[in-house]
Amino acid sequence: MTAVERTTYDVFETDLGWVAVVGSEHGVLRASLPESSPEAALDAVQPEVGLAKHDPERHADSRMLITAYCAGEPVNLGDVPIDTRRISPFFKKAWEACRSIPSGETRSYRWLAEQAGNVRATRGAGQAMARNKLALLVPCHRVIGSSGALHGFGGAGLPLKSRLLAMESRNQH
DNA sequence: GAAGAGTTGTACT
DNA sequence: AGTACAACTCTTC
Repeated sequence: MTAVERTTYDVFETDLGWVAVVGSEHGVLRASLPESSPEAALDAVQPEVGLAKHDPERHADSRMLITAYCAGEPVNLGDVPIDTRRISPFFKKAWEACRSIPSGETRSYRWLAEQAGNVRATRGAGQAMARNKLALLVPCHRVIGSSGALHGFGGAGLPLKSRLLAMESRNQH
C-alpha cells in the first residue's frame, strides 16, 4: 500500500463561520479560516481536501475545540495534534513557538524568529505565518510587529485577526 | 514619522 | 544553482 496517505476532512459551522479541516493519522494537515460558506471553507483547504474523505467522527475533537474557540471560550487549541512532517524545520519551529503564545498575549516576529533559531530571520518568520496552513491552530494573529502594530497581514484576514485578539483579550478579563 | 538598507527562509525558474 | 519575493526590524533623515 502504498501510498496514498489516507487523509480525511470535515467542515462545520462555528460562530465565526464555516471551518474546514484536513488531517492524517498524525494530526491536522490543514485548517481553514472561518468562511461564509462550506464551499468557501473547503475551497480554502485545497488541494489537500481533494484527496481526503469526509469523516466527521475522526475530527470530532478538532471540531469541538475549534467550535468552542470561535464561540469565545478560552479553550486550548494546542490540544489539537498537527501534522508538520512535510514542513521545513524553520517553519515547524516557528509554528510551535506561535502555538506556545498564551491566549490574549502577543509576540513580535522577532521573538518568533528567535524561538525558531535565528533572531535575524524575522522576515522568514513572517513567511512562516503567511504560509500558515493551520489557521486558528497556529494563532498567527497573536504575532504582531515589534512596534505593537499589526504589520501587513495581507488583506481580508486583518479584521478577523483583530476580532480574534479582541475576543481573547476579553477572555483575560 | 517616513524612507532606505540589511538579513534570513522559501518558492520558482 | 541562482533569482525573486515576503505578514520584518533597525538605522537614519
